[in-house]
Amino acid sequence: MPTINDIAKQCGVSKSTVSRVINGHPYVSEQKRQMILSAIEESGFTPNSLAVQFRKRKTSAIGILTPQVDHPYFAALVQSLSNACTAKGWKPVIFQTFGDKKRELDVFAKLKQRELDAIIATSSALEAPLLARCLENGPILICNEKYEIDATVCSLDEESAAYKLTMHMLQTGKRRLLFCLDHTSPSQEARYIGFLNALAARNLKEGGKRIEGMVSIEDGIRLGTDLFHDKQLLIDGIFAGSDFVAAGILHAAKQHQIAVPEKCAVTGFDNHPISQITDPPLTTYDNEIEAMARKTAEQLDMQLSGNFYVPKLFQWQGYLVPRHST
Amino acid sequence: MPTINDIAKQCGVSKSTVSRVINGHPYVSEQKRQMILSAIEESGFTPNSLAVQFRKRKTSAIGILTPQVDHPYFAALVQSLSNACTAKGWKPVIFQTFGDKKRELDVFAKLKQRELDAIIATSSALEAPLLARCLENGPILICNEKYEIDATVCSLDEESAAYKLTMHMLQTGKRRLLFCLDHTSPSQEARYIGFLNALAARNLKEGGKRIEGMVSIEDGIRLGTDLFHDKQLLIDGIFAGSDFVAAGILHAAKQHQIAVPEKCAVTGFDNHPISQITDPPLTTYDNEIEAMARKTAEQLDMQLSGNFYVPKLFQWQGYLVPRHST
DNA sequence: TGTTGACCTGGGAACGTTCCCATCTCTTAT
DNA sequence: ATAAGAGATGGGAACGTTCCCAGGTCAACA
Repeated sequence: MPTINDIAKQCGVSKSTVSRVINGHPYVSEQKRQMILSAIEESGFTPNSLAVQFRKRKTSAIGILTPQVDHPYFAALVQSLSNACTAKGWKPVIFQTFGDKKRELDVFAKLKQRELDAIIATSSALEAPLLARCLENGPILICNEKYEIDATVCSLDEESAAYKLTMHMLQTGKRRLLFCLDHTSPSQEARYIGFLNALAARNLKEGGKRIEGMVSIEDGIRLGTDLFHDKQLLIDGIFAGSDFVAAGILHAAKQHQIAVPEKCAVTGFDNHPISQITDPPLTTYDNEIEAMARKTAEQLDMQLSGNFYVPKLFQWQGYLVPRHST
Repeated sequence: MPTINDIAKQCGVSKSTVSRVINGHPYVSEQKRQMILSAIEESGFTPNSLAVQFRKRKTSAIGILTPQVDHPYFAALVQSLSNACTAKGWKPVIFQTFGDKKRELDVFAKLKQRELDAIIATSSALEAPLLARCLENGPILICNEKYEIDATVCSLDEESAAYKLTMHMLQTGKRRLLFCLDHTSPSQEARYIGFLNALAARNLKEGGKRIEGMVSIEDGIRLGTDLFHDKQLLIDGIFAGSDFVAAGILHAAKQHQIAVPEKCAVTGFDNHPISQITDPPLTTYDNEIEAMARKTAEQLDMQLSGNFYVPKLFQWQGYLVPRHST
């Protein structure tokens, strides 16, 4: 693999001149520019970007941190973020953490080690103080979660979203609700608070059961099978926390001939296409991923362009998508 | 940010000694080792990995190239590959190409530019000769597609898979089949050949309609709506090419009160969890992603460990998962 | 009394760029 | 005629590491 020096020798010029041509700097005679350009072309020379990044102290790479890509919500979010970054001229690179602190810290370390210019985290397994320490490594933006730290945060107002969804179920006369969450995190807890607030607003002290670790279709099926096994239902509404989990629950309901929403209502979350084709179609909540992703990229751009910049919290309201499962 | 030199000065030793400590080389007195270690700890020093990679000419990073992450099949594949690489001690990094040649070439260029030690491509938008040229950049393995190039290729025997699925439909008496494919690619074409072979084996010259660009649930819904609009069905079986497309089709069928499989059979592909909860449950094909991913990582490891290595083709058979949509 | 070799240490080149600075040659304005 | 400044070019330090080489000490062995 030839280097800039080889090109320089071949053309009988200094490496400075070659560098100027590569980087489009002025003050190179047209004749030499052409000669160098064709030498580059012919030899198939590509600058060693490790050397360039090392010397310039800049990579143009943005790390997108996500628990896992094989999760429809995060997949969609990562995709949107990825597109938004590309649109701004940054190079998105995706890292999966699987909720593992060590892997997450490894990625944050890349910031300190200058391998990434910035990181967009869609979630974090770290405690707030630890996360705050990571901020010292370099620019970190949060998209989708809400942490109380000194960073730009774009998130859904989960509390209000959950409040609206829950209230929607309560208004149809449901009283004994089950709340499912993924793995515990600030946003999931905010959801739970919204859920409880809605119950409280209706003076329902009881009826707020909660179950964790619900992620996939299979989880939904398992939960549904457990619940619907006994015809004497203990609950009459389920806040599923994700469309996939809800789809699994609906499937189990049908298997056990439980009428939805008559005997038990179900709500999803995310407004994923799957929510249109369940039976019955799923009431869900749209969280405006696209808008969040665009705003994140915009803020990222501002932050990295070096102008004066203050971290800020952006919140979206999203909206309820009522269908026939409630 | 302190450098190795700062640590050296602070401890009154040479940077060589510090480097030896960092890299765990022998021949450093225990006393100095401790002193250096605590100086590193205290100052929060981290080696600049750009400098390390540049100097060592090695990054330990493996690029995983995928059209898009927001696609259940690729998401699952990327996840498996990612895990398999981590298990072997490599650092997986995911890049999305969106089927765009330019973006794909950009990623392949990273190999030449030494930003990646190797690339695993799950698909490619490039023509074979161009792809073959990219092989000169460095180690590239293919997982999931089948290209006629001098590289390690792990793939499903798509032709035989499609043959089996199609034959399965034909055996239930279906005669007028529609074949859906994603975007055209070698593996999709191999599928189509398997499909045609099955028809030919039954002496069905006709009945091999084909439609492209079917990817998502929505695509399936649209197609199904078109097809089932007219009660006088022109076809009696659909080879959907993916479980998500099939799920959309099944939804449309229900909307139009088309009995599945009686009036029209439907088969999916990939054995994604969604195939269990459609109504009726979907006949599909399991393509053994895990096994493919593991083998790819194993071969990658062999290739990069520098031992004698010959590119090879590995093919999986996968297996039919019969359910009630056929 | 050497000789050998393990252990320890520092110096400095090298990796491939970028970019500052010095130098030189022309125009052009004064 | 002289000064000023734009255009063109090369030299070389610097970025932060790794790693080879040389050289030193010290114990063991012939």
